[in-house]
Amino acid sequence: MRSRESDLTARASIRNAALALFAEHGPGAVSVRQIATTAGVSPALVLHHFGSKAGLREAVDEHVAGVFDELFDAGSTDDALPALADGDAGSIAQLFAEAFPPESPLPAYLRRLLLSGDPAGTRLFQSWYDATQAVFNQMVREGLATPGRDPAVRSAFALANDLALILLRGPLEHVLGFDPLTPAGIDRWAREVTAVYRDGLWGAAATPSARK
Amino acid sequence: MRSRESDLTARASIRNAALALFAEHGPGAVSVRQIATTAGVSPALVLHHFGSKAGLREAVDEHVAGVFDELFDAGSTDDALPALADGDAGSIAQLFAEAFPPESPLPAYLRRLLLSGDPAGTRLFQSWYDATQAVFNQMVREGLATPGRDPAVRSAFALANDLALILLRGPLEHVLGFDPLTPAGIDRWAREVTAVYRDGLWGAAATPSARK
DNA sequence: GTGCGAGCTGAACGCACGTTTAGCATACTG
DNA sequence: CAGTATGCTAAACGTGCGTTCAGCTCGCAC
Repeated sequence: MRSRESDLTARASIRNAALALFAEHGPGAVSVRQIATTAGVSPALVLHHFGSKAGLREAVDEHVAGVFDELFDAGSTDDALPALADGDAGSIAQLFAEAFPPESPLPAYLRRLLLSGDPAGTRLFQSWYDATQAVFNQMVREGLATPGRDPAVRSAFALANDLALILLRGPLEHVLGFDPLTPAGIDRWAREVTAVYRDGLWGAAATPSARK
Repeated sequence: MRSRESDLTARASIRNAALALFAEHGPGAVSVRQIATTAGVSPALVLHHFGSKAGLREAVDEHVAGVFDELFDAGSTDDALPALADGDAGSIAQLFAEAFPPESPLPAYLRRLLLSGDPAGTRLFQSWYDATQAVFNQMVREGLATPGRDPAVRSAFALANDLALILLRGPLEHVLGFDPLTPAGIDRWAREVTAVYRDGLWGAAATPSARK
């Protein structure tokens, strides 16, 4: 503890400490004193900057939402959607693995955001769902995909599968023996997902197109 | 509060109260006094029966693990695997939706178990992963499926997708407009999942086999 | 009917919590 | 050089925490 990351403002290092601790243990299980110690400041300074523990929580939420929005906006503009059918992009998990180092608290914070019923998490999920639907619709328009019998559920299924990799990162790492939320891990994961999305789960896996 | 569910032993109603509150807010954010009030007993009785708050947490973990094991054992014995290819069974989410009423705290507790890094959650996930792999292997042996290029990841992907429905139940309900973790909801969800697993995400959705 | 263990409570323990307050430096502003 | 805003700390506030303990009330064994 007592890090303070020296070149950051105290305000920022408090925010970072809170982000990491909230992500790991949940806001209810973390005390202002723990946050202060981790950030290398006095407990009073935390309240001085953020008013109250609830205020700090809000500030962290806003900060994280900003990071995610930025990440996702960048990810959805620089490449377009034809690459999607090859599984090269369009995956939130892929963006995460490339943008954040393995020890980043942000995946864990996303977990809390999505699963706590927090309105910020619901809003985030909704915006990702809308984006997923939009991509699907455009692919259908361009003849790259068919809408399926229940397009709303189909989009939700694709999004949920994508997020599952982030949510279940810990248990998956344990059973697979590698961390799927790293550039190397996500590659291996994505290759198989692409195969399933192309050919289904049951068939065509040992298809002649396999090169190895 | 002050329910006590009258015909349960005090011990059981304390356990139930703790289960519901832990699932909702996380053990760190719930006090012994809250649990006692919810269960309709005095705080001292909680400690009398379980020794400490940590002891109560362990007892709840064990209880839940027992319920899940029982559910899963029953689900994997009475039907066999050929139905799997039709998506009729083999889904943990489906077992959940049929076994637990919508207001059950168990899905939320599973969320915590899997995402908190708790060894009990890891163990549960491992056993489900092993079962998924076993089913896959048997299907391959019977010619119902092909192993894919990376069977370990393929099994993990299928399991993660299944669990995603439970984990993301709240946000999914919000965007879809229905609760996917009810018998009716899971039916609609499973129909689309079956289609994707059969034909992939991109194609064959408006296939001649569609009857509507 | 006396003794006793099990189930249970109310009051109290010390401790850590979130928050408030007074006051310390430092660095701009006039 | 005085005035003052900013960043920050030490100490203390009352509250609620997990836990302990003495003692109550049963129902059953002898």
